[in-house]
Amino acid sequence: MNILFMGTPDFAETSLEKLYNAGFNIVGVVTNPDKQKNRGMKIAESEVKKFALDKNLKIYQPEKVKNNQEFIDTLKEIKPDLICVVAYGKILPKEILEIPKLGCINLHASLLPKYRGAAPIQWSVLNGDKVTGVSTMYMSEGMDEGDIIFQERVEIGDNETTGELWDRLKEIGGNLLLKTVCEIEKGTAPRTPQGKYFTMAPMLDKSLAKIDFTRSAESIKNKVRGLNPIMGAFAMYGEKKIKFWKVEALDDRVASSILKASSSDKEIEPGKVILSNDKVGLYIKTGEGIIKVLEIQGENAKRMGICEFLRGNKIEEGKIFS
RNA sequence: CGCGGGGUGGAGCAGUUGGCAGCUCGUUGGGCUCAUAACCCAAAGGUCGUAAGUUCGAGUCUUACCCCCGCAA
Repeated sequence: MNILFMGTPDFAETSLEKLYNAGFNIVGVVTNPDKQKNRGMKIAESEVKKFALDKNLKIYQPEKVKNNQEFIDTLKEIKPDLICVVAYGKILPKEILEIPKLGCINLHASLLPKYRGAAPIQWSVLNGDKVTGVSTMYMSEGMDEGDIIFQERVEIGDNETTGELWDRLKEIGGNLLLKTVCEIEKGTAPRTPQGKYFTMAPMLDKSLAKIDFTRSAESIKNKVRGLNPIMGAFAMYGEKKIKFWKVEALDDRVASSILKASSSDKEIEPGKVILSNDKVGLYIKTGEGIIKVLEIQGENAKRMGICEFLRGNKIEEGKIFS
């Protein structure tokens, strides 16, 4: 079977690799154009492109796919039996969806119809979900609205970060995609329309990254792990922007007994530093409960464990994070 | 030529107008015997990123180079 693969980041690369290793004929790889990025604005190739170069696969990098007649004509000449799309980053127009005789399929990192959109993994962690999953579907013109082929549930660990879940889902998702392609080849792939009720997982906005200490310790923990390692949740300590990479949520009773904090003082402001030293770490009051900071990053610095950080950067007890 | 920060004992950092290389932690040895987030005493451990320059004297000022990092995309 001739497969055209479309995808860009490492999440897609894993799927491509699995299809390639399974012996499918990859007739072409479509990925986003190389972009200038990082320090010095160096040109970076996508993970999918790197793999394709390594395996000598034919690479296509159109700026846009919509109303791009030249690209559409190229695809028609290739005559793929199936197009597999994983995290490509562009919406495919009808003209392209109609090209392959077996259709276009997509791997999406959620249990559709939940979390349609660009950032399903991030939102599942941010929302503190216990379970998420991966889905394969036949693509339609709408955003992640196509008929579902297969789904697989995946449990989310209490302290799992977006990055960790991402890495697990790309493996599980890649295997599901492989299974899907095999079933399609045999003509035994199921097809189930999505229900009416769906939720969206839009791209993350930077304004999300600010920590609101009036929220509960649990919700702050979810924000921190949900944004790790995408952008990192931050708070201000005086003029300095401090990023939090890993925190633990303690409920008030546990915290106060551990900290010997005076239980009579119930009006501690959210954001106040309760305890800070390089032996036991950093504890901050929240709207509900206390967070224990485990991994942190100062301005212009790299991430480090809390004890290391506190040795050289003084965080004073009683000061407020905002 | 995107913007910016930085290289100082093992770790994280300070080092003012150039004038004896410091802090916290760790490590090692000893003491004390549960104040445990232990404590007390002592010791080891540095060509201050590299090269050149200015100077009586450079961690500090000048120039070049190497390396690391953050932001933004």
